[in-house]
Amino acid sequence: MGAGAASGAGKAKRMPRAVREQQMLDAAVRIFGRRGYRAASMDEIAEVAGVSKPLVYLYLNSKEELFTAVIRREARALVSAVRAGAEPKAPADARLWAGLRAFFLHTAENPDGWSVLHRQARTHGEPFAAEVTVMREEMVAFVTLLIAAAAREAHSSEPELASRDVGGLAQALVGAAESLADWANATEGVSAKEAAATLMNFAWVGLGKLREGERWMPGGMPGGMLGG
Amino acid sequence: MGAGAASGAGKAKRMPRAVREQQMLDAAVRIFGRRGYRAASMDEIAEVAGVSKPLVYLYLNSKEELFTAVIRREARALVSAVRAGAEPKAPADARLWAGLRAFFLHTAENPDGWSVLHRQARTHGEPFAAEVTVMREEMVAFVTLLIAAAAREAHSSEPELASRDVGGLAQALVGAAESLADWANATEGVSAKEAAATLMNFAWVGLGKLREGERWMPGGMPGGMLGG
Amino acid sequence: MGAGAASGAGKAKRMPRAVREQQMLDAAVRIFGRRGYRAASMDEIAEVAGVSKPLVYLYLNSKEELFTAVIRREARALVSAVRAGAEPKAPADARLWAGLRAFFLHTAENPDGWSVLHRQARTHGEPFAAEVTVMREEMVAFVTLLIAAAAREAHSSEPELASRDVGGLAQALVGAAESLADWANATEGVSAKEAAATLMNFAWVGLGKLREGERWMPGGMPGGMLGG
Amino acid sequence: MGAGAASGAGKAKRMPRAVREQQMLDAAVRIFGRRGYRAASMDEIAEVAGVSKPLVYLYLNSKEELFTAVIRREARALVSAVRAGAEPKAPADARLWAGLRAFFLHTAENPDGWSVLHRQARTHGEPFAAEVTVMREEMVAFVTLLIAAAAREAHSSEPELASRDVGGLAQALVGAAESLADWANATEGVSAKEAAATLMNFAWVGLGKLREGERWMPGGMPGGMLGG
DNA sequence: TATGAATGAGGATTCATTCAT
DNA sequence: AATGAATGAATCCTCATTCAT
Repeated sequence: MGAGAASGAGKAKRMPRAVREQQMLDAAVRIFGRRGYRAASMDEIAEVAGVSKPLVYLYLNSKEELFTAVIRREARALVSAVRAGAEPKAPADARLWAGLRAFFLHTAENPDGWSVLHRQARTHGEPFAAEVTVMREEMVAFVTLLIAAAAREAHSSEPELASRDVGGLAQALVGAAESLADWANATEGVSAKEAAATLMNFAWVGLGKLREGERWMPGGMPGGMLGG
Repeated sequence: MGAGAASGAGKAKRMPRAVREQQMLDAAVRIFGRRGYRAASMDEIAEVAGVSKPLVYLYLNSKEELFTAVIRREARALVSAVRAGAEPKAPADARLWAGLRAFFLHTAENPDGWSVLHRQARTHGEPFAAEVTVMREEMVAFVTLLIAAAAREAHSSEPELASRDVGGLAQALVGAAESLADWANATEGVSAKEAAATLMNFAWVGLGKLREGERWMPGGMPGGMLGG
Repeated sequence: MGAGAASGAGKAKRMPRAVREQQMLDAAVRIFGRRGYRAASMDEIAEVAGVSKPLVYLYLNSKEELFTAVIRREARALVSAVRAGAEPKAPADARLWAGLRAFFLHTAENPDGWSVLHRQARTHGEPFAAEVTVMREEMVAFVTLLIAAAAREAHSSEPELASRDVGGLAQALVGAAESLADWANATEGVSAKEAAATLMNFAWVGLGKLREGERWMPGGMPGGMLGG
Repeated sequence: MGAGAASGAGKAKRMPRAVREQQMLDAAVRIFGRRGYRAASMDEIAEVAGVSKPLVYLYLNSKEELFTAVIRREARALVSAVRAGAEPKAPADARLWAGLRAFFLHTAENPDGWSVLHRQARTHGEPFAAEVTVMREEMVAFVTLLIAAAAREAHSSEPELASRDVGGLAQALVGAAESLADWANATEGVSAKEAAATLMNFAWVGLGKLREGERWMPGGMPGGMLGG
């Protein structure tokens, strides 16, 4: 009780607000992530946090605000993780690779937080979905940026990819990443690195060819793009 | 109101069980899709269905069974739609294209059903998630099959894609499709066809190159794959 | 389907009212006896009776009336059984013995009916308890009569048992019989005859001595009645 | 309303859990005893207890547990009352007499509790019946013990009563007592003491004679046991 | 004679939230 | 800084009962 903050789930009483708040958010992430917003009960959250219910209300006001706080904290953590991986001066492909690795690693290490962001928050009405949308747009913007950077680095003579195409591609990439994160979390023996590699290969190679002007078209060129 | 049965959404009483059941499922898809499993109330479902609550219980037994019935009906409908698009004898790329188009069309036309399948069912515990997993695996299998078929049709001399790669790719593709479906649903002015095209381009081109042996590797070939 | 009434649980349609009614009462005895009045559902009764619910209402009007009808039928059956055993001209002890035997036999053979009379009917409010009270009073009266008859037959010179005493004794006897019926029903290997013998021994012997003027008194005669 | 805490059944708020719990149990005994398990509503119990329904659930968890708690409390109270009356060193007849008096007094003073134990608990399925069976067996054991003690005290030379006989007798006695308790409760002007005396006379005298070897037998000794 | 379709009313249980200390 | 005591408002589900045929 002298110097040093208590950490862990001990039954320490009378600790500073900031610490208590984090304990509550930790508990909330866990419960919300596992049970979902509606099924999570303030009772259980308070119990897991090791405090009384009124204290949760004193600090976080309501279930809705608590959930929002959780979403924000987790979103910030994920975005930070992804950003932290990418050195600003590295080439675009290296940055994408680093970002993907960080993404899969973070989601694998924080399954409850990932569940809150990817499943729960988007599943329950407007106050929350918006919160995640903001984060997702940051992600999409990040990827869009990298695609553009890649194009610049290639200083190719081919026409730019239309910005609408870029938007769709970024969406698809982020969606694929999200889906793979779930898959990696659920599938025994699929590591974050493998998931990242799978996606990177797929994305980068396809992206390159697209830039070279190849397209698939209904009716297709005979022999198709698969032909040798 | 003389002769002739009322048809349409009117307040007709006393209709055969099968009909009433579909009305209930329609209402349930809507409410579950918009509110989520927990937040949806049997009261509201009954009201929207235009019947009393006891009748809902008489026919569908419990909230859980009702939700399961909804999931099954919607899953079946989606799978059928996707399958219906693809002529069995067409080349693999045409079949994938048709499947994607059907997928985006169906999800766009049945946003509530899509929400139930993609968001709600997977968000709430084991009885339901499993139900969707079955469907999703059907989808992944379908895509995996097409990738393999594409390879065969190309009768190229290059080595087969490793089956692990194929698994990851199929996952990524399905995930990207799911994500794009949400995006198309939420974004004004993005049609199902465009979404399908974006993904098809991305997927098919990348796939072709992958089969040709191109890979992205950490550390990368200088100049990257984007270079001309 | 030709001549002869269908009996048993078959699915015969269109049978005379009297028969259908008995089927319903049979089902009702069973369900009421096992579940209790409140827990028994008209649904289950109708199902066990092999008819639709509206028919039960058509014939028996309401749950309350149905239960009353059941009580009456079972009460009548039990009283008849007890009376049937006792030849009017036999000596009092023989008649009591015969009555007891019949009682224990009937309750053993109709556990559901006995449950309805002894447990369920008396447990649920006034309309029903009264119904059983009538029957019980008949029983008590029967026993009272026998005690009196026994006294007459003994044409002893000792003073009559006070009528209040007789009342209490009859109550005690009937109560003991009821209790033993439950015990015999619940205890593996205790036959109706044994139960009857136990009670008869106990009752008749005690009765005899009481008539002879022996009494137990607080403070007791030293050595007590047990002394040799 | 000035200084001083309100005591009694007033609408005092905020009292310690233990107190509130007893109030709830008091209310529950009353409602369960009068209406029966199924017909009793948690709403009414809460109202009679002077609290809100959620508080009842907070403290007693469910209707089932509440009923069980009630049964246990009442059973314990009855057994204690019966035991308290009997001085361990007194002769067997005095102990039986004291026990009977206490029994009839307690049941007369707690008709709702007695109803719960004797009627309601035994009428509704297994979780509850078992609870009472335990208590009843304690009673039977108590009586059995006294019969045996009586035999010892008499140190007579006659053969012991067979243990099976003793079992049946104890059952009959307890059953008779239960039945008389109902009768005394229902009949204006029958006091606990009178009920006890009636039974004591009947039981003790009969018991004595039985020990002396008298028996009633089918076919009987001519003239019967009633004869002088 | 017989039933498929339908409901009003009520009951157990849970939950987010607030007082009073 | 922290909590034991307490509740209004839903929510799921069941049941006795009735129409219309």
